[in-house]
Amino acid sequence: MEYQFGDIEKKWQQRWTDTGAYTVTNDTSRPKYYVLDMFPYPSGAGLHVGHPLGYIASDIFARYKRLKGFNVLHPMGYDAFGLPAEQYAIDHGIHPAVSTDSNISNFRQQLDRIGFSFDWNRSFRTADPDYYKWTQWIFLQLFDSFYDKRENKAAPIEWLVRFFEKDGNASHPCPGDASVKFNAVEWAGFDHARQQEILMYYRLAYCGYGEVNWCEALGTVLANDEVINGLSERGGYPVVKKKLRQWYLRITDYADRLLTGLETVDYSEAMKEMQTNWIGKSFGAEIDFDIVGRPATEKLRVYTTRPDTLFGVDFMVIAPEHALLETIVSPGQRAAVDEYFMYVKSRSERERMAEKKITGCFTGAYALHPFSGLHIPIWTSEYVLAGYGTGAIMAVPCGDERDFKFARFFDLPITNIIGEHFNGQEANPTKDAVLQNSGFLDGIVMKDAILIAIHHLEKKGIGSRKVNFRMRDAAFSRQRYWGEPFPIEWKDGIATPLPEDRLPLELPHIEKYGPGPEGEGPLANVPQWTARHLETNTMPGYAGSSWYFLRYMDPHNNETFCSRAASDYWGQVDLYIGGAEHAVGHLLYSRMWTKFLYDRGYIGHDEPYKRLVNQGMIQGSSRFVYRLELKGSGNIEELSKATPVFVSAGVAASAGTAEAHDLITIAVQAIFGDPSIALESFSVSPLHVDVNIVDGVELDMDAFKNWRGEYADAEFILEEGKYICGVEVEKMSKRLYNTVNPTDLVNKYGADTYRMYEMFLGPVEQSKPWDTKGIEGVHRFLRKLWRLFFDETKGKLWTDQKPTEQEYKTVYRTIKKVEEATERFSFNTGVSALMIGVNELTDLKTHKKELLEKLVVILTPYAPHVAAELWEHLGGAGSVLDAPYPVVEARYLVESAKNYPIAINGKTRLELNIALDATQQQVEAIVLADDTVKKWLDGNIPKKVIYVKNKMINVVV
RNA sequence: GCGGGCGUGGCGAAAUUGGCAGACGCACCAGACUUAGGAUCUGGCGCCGCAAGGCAUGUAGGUUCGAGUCCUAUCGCCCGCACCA
Repeated sequence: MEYQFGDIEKKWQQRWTDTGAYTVTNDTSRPKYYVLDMFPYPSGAGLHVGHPLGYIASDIFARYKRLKGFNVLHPMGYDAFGLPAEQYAIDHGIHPAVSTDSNISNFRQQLDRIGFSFDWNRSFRTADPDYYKWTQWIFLQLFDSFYDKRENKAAPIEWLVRFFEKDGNASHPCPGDASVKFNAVEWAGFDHARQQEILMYYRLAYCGYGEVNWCEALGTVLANDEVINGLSERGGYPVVKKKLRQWYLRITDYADRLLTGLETVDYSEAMKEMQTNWIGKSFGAEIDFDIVGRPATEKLRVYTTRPDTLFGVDFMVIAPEHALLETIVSPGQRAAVDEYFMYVKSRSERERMAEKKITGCFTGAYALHPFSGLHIPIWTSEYVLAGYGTGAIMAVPCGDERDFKFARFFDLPITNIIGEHFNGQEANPTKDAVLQNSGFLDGIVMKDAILIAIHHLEKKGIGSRKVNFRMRDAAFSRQRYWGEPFPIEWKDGIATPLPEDRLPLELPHIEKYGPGPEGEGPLANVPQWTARHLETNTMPGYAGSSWYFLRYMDPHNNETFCSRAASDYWGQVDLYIGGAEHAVGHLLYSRMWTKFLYDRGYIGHDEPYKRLVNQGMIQGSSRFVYRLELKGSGNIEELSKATPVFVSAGVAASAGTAEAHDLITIAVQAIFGDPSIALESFSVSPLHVDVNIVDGVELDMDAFKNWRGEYADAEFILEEGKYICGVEVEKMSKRLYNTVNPTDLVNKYGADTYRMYEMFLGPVEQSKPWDTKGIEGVHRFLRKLWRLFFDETKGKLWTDQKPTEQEYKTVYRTIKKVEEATERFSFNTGVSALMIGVNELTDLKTHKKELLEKLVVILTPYAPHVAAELWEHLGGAGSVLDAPYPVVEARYLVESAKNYPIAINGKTRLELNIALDATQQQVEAIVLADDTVKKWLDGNIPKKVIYVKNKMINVVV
């Protein structure tokens, strides 16, 4: 009986579907485990071998936990809304609903072949009205909430209204506009519109005008994390700053908790670092400077992390967009400032980032130093960003590189406050220098001077300690069609939430999804939409993915997004697997939504993911062929155009040498059947060739001729009888012909082999180029395993005989190794351990049922189909999917005695047989009594004997 | 520039706390069975050496009886951020 993986896998996939083997119930009597993959946006390109890597790892872990007795939630769904889906639809002229549909069914078919244990009953798409009903609902909760800074949590906006009615906003300063201040009487006097306007400044989901990242090519606004180096993440189109009415999430209110929450979760250091940097918390001070000749109410407020350098300020710089610029600019500088402002506006974000020129303009105004009384010139420059801090800085050229360069460029004097730490050639940002020329801070180490300076500023009432964040509120609207509609009606210019019973507000089906008449979203073209004054923006791609992990817990609930009972049972995602590219987008947003839902009492935990594993990227290993371009006599150019000639990589590499010239001359003469051809010169141009017609590096020449019509008559110049291809590691992409389709591999080797090989490649977290070559080894392993059970002619091999001690030992050691490897997520060593175990059992010619049963169970997470088949043959009880994980009998794991290497000062070759349970004293006695050891010691008294369990014994003299 | 990670055979990689470096697999070599083999099995396979032995974890130091693992410097690669005051 042979290993017929095709039949076996078909049979078991069918049976598991029929019996609902992967259906999960909220059975609260059992311990839970939640394994989640980042759900995919199903692109039109289909799967390549890189995609399932994380799914296979999570599937192995989910199956493993199930064998260990956990009630495992392991769902899968689709992130179906968003820019990429719409862009794909536009590019292909298909409605996004249709293209998403077909992409998903494609995707699903490919996934199913690999044999995942997803509970598809719990599946959904973010574009399902049943799902986005609750996305809209959560949005309304955000809209209906403010962040209570005193309680440090979100609370209903209703409460805020009551505070206002009682005390005005003194205890709840306005986060949107700090200048908005009112008392209870004033609040009562505001009309409805003004009250709503003020509340909008507080809401966690709010609408306002702001500078946004506008992408003309995509026709929409993008969030900060969707813009990379001034270009859109999606498509790489230019992005410009633009003022627009926009919805935002007030994620900045959660900045601190998003930071501290990182201490409670198990993410990689890199991941935490990225999020920490994105949040960008810094400690410093805000300082108000009087402006010479201006009223005392008009102060220039700057933010600095280094108030200790207050006496090193030589000039001030304000952002060109700074509100004060207009009022302070002197008549003499007016023209120059206006010109500079025009220049700044003319530069795109991208140019600004790419060039980093030093530019700026003096405003003609001066600030007054609060302690020294000096007049400090105020400049404006694009290197100061309007969006960070106060949009104005005090420049300390001796300590800050940018200020220093600016001072040098414009020939401004530089005050040295750090003595010899400043060499006049470059700024020194040290905090360890002792301050000089610094008034009351003279003689104090900078580090200590920070607090002292703040203290003085506070005493004088011109400054205060200030924490700043780099993170901005998240733009939450898109001027596009394919997203969740906002459940918002505009009544007399006031955003009014739809009542809950009118959710979901369904996205209307439209055929044309171009922008609206005023540059609004395509929904502005829908008459029934605009007649109701509904919001024409839609939500961004990350809306639906910010809470989907909760919906899996209770996917069919019509009453609520997820019952509290369900979320309390399943709780945090125990293991979350996905790409690192979501570090600052999805992960931050979903963490914020979780904290918000927690604040409002809808769920009982405030971090969504307990442990996060980022799978590495599988790169493509591209193959190249080298086409000859010839120059010389006898029509050679035309001939080589008609008959493409390819040279092997080694020949191509030697191009330019005389040998290559001779070799190619002879070859070309033979190919074209004309010995008189004289070759003048030649060049080789590399072309990507489909990796699937290359075996390792050796080209399948017949397959190549069939690959494309134009190569049907191709001729080859070989090396050692083979055509060798060039190799380069690149991104895996259809365009580069380096994609490998998992379905092809499953057809050829079976899903079990494919799964194991994908894991065997290396650590899940690691990026690596794909190489199909080694898959044979894993396939051989499964066949070898099969032969422990069946002989081709004799049939079944297993017996009910009692295993020997040696056999037990082998199997238990294997179980232990596989278990430990699986537990610590090292699936490549897990596969290795299984291979070693099978090799050993083959060597022992073991066919004992008791042992084979155990082997099958530990194999199940890795190769579920073959495990199920073998389990059935063995007559194992129930489904192998729920078989109890074998318990290792400890006595088989250790040997009673062992040959220990004995070393003197680390130098060793002698081995001594010592009982494993020997005490330290007994070991010493045995070692020191040994004749060879005595000889080695040569009369020296040993200082100590180091006994390392299971390793080696070292005698130190 | 700043931050994080990583350097081990021809290749992918192992090496729980410092304890016999290179497990396992690929590729390669030799042999067996075969009409044949791109099937299967056996053996070999870091480098130098016939051998005994010596040298080997990017490079140079250090700590230690003992370092791939810890420390310092340096070189190289990958990832993230990039005028954030």
